[in-house]
Amino acid sequence: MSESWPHNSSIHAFKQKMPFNQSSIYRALFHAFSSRIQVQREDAAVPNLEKILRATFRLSGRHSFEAMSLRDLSRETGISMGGLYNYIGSKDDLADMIESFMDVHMANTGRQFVNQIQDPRSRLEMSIRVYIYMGEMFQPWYQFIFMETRSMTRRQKEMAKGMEIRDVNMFREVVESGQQQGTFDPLIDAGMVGSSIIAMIQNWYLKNWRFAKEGVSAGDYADFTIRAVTKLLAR
Amino acid sequence: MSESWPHNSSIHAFKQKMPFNQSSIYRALFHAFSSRIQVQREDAAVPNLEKILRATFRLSGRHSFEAMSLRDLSRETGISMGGLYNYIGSKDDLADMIESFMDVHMANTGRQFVNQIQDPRSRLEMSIRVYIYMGEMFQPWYQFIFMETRSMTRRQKEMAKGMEIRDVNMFREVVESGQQQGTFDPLIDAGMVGSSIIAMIQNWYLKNWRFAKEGVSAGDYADFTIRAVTKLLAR
DNA sequence: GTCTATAGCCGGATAGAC
DNA sequence: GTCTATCCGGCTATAGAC
Repeated sequence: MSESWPHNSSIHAFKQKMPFNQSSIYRALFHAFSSRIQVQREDAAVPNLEKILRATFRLSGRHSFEAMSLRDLSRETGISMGGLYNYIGSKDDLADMIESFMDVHMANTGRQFVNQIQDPRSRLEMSIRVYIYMGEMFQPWYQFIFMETRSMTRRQKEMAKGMEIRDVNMFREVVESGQQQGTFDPLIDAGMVGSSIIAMIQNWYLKNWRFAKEGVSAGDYADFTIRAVTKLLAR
Repeated sequence: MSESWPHNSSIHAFKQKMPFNQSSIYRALFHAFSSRIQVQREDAAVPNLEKILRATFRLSGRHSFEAMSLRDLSRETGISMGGLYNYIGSKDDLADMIESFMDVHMANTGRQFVNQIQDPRSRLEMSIRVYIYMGEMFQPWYQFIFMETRSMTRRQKEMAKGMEIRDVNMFREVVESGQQQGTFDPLIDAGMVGSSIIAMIQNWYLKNWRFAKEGVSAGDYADFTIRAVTKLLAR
């Protein structure tokens, strides 16, 4: 299943360049929202925030965020009901922290990996790889956004749609620039390509149960996706 | 956006060959589950079943099935709480009716369209088209299965996974038969192709809000998907 | 900074009148 | 076949002790 790809785009190299990882992301989250959080001592707040977020992902995955009760969350984290409210303003606010963090910090981080690449083909390939690797590293976060935002407030729904449209457009623009430059087939609809790439990326973090069973790694999946897109865009 | 395809595979031709449509499906549902439903008079039961199912799709879409209350459902249908229980055994049972109907009746219906086609390329193309057209016709049903089964009972979750695996394998087998026959590139992983086709089909019924905004029809989408898969499998 | 106790509301389900 | 009335347990959120 494995194929060769440039050494510096392996998932290990990628992880080392990230400003935060699956664990340290909770410290970044704390600093991003410390004004909203009542507990100010970092050494007390960060481990509890991590417990709360991890349990939220676990319980939302088993049920749904809406159907997850704060009693469940209290039991799962070992933090009392009253204690939880020192970290979150309300149940709604908990969802908002997750979504807002994705919208601002996660998205900016992803962009840094591709912004300096000019060549459309390299930029397209690296973008696909980075999105899939981020989906691998932060799978619960992405799945949460995909599955839960539809039942949130109007504002939160719009934020999620905005993120998706921004991503589709990013891919559409890379494809268009490659078409203008003569690298890609100009007869293929760039918007449809962008939309399909997003579908493939979402498929990776939504169907990880199937890929794990079949022994398909994030690298394998990125290779396959890049190959399919390359063939589709070949002149 | 539109391209040419065989006349008999237009969505209109497809709809005429279906044994039920968006409206008459509720009659089929009633007959499939009349042993579980207390109300036996068809002329009373079918319109109420339709009200109940349509409202369930609407409310589950706005929130989630788990978070939808039977009080909401009662208000939305105009049927009292007590009245609802003459049609469903429990809230769980309502979800089970939807899922079981999809598992047996809907899946068999789809299969009839492709079973007589032997040539791998034609069979692959028709399968993609039929799945996308069914996703178009019964969008709320498919979206319900995709979004809600994860929070159901173990049995119901397994049923949903089984449906998905069956679909992926169907596509994998068509691709493999084309590879053995020498029509398709034998170096492409057939399982990954199957999985990606399912992702594209699900993308159609999950992201209809975006495609509607961009004026992409089910026919357009099927054409694009078939073209992408054809290019990927070309030798 | 963390806990227990409680307020006040809403959930699924059923009994029994009509 | 459809309704109203009701049981009782679980829900979010807060008050106030430590």
